[in-house]
Amino acid sequence: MLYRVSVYTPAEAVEETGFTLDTLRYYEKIGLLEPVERNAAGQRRFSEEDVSWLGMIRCLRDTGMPIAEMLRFAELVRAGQHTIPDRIRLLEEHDRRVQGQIANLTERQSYIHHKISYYRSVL
Amino acid sequence: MLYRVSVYTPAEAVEETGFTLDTLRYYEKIGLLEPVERNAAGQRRFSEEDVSWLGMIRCLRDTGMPIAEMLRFAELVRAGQHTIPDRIRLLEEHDRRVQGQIANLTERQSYIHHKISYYRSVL
DNA sequence: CTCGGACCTGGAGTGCGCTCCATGTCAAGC
DNA sequence: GCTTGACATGGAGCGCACTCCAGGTCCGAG
Repeated sequence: MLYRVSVYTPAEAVEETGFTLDTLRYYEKIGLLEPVERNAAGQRRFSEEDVSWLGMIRCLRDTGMPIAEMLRFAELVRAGQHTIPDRIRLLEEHDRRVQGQIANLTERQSYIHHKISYYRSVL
Repeated sequence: MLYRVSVYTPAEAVEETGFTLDTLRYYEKIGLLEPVERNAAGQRRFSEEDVSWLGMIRCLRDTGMPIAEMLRFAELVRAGQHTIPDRIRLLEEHDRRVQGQIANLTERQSYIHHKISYYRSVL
């Protein structure tokens, strides 16, 4: 294995992305991932591009974007450069939601802090 | 309706807590809410205490606490004053998770910001 | 040559947290 | 007095995002 381009076996892709293999197959099945290259035996070989796209997916997923919207984003990406303004709009809107989540969480956290303080004061 | 203690009809409890009536019934059914008082006709009349407990539930739910853990918390509350140290521990641990969520969200958000910047730079 | 293990597929199953439904009772305003 | 609408119950169903399974292929190490 002297020269090796950046190609990942399923196990390596799992390692790299943190998704389970089942999830990767699921994402490919629903079209969140474009059909992944295969070796002669039909086994998947994930490209560097696949892995970096999965990084984006992880980010969106972990910030609560539903799959349906990730699919819309994937379609924009596939449709080509002219959809960049749309992609920006989509990400900006998502960003606002993330901002809202953070604000909400922060507010709730202060409620929790107050409750803890109250409990401490009762001891 | 001259003198009225703080008692809420189902519709008022919905208004006050933001939960749907189905959800309130569900919470009562699974024991997250203690059996709610009823009027002569068997209709629920939520007390001020119910509503404030639901405020706590909303806070925990909106910060991602699973129902099973809210149930544990509810049991501690019912068990009496001597469980206050346990309640504090539970809330503190949850607080750490919330902190983690905020940190994670903030980090992901910067990824999104970078992506947006990149897209803008390509235009 | 054999064995183990990584991988394949299609499809069924899971867990969470509700949400909806059919059917029935009750109450309050006109 | 009657209608309308809020509320009751038990239980089925749903949407999401996986997750698991049976049964099969293929390859490399020993």
